Amino acid sequence: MNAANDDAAVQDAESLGAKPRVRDRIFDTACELFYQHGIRSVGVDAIAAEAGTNKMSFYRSFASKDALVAEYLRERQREFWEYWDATIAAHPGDPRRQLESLFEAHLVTVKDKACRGCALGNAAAEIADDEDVLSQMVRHFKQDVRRRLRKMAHELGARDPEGLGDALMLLMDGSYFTRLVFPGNSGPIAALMPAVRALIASQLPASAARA
Amino acid sequence: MNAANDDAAVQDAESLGAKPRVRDRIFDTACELFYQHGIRSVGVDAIAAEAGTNKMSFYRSFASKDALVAEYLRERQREFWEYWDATIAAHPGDPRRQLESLFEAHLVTVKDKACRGCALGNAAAEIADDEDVLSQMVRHFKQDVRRRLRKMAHELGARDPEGLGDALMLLMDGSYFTRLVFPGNSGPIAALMPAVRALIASQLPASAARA
DNA sequence: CATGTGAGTTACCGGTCAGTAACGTAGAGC
DNA sequence: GCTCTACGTTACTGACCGGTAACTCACATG
Repeated sequence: MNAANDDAAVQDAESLGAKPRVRDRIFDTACELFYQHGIRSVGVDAIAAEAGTNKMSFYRSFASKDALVAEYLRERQREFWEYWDATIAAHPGDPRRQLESLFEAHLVTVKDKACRGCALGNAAAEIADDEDVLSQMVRHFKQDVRRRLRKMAHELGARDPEGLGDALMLLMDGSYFTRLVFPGNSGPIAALMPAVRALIASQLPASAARA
Repeated sequence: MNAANDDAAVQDAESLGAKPRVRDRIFDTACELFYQHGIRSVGVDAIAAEAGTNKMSFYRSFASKDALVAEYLRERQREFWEYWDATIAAHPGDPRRQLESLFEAHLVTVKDKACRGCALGNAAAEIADDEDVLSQMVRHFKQDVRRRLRKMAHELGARDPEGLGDALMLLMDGSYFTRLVFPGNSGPIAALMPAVRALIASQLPASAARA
């Protein structure tokens, strides 16, 4: 039937400007529900109902629930790198500022009332099958995060760039994880920025330690 | 050994103090399966079969799956504090050594091939309902961890004990979380101990910073 | 007007899962 | 021998969930 927009090429909708309204509604509400209640807890019936439609219209837009989940994770990933790149671009040539404002932006999102941790990481905790396609997607994402943090630590001139990048990643994922349990900004994330600064300072020559 | 039948409401099979072998087998295999594959992914049929029995014997020993899950989380909690207290007790009056060996022990468990992160935290990611009894159990557990880390940072004489305790908790939970995705010790947990030491050092007077 | 398309509606299939009923049986202690 | 307890076995219910079939309607475009 409509095999044209199954996986890769979704050109018809975008090039024509005539957007399928139902598909977008379904996708948006699915992202919301998946993030808020977890992937396995949300059935396609619930998604369709919340989007004001029904299951058949769902399956006209998505090949399967798994396909929707994959698209959900891809979207969250896209948003993540979008805000990451924007934050980095605001301080060109200043890796220290880049790192600090990156974590400041991260702190803002993680303090948000609606934040429920890292969508990708939570999915990995839910799936718990390393061979699964979704788990591999999460793994590649986290590997990218790690690579880029290490790269920034290198540009910063850290004594041990890999170590600093990894340590910063521990802080980032730790703030995501604790956020699942501690409401709002009442949890250990209050200590995020001082810890980031202390770790950075400990990796720079004493002359450059305080900025 | 398992003297604690007092807490849960397991009235069906009257707890006369005799030790039912089947119950222990079921509980052990359930702990294993829950931790390895997640709580929601493991059905009571699978637990019973893996334990070499069947569903009816399961329900003679446990009131419900939720009751079993609660007991599973309680057990993991107990083990956690057991190894925590043992590690602390090995260095009485030396909070710095206590903290370092605590994190070294944590690193050993988290590097293990069979480690799949924090059982309690993973459960929170799976449940995703803050009002749930199990979520509250996890929250209380994490609050205890936070409290004790802060207390140790206080005993250490840190300039900002709350901040140091929280930062250490971010590292700990970050190592749990990244461990879900990076196999073995190939992930950012490699940077755990240097980060712990750097954070501690940054909170002590310069004279005591290097030990 | 004819036709194609996106979308709503109802009903259904097959599978899984938590939980229960009823019955059977081996052994231990009296 | 008798009974009590622990455990095994089969079969079942009810709910939920992913996915499909078949039909209908609104509407836009030619």
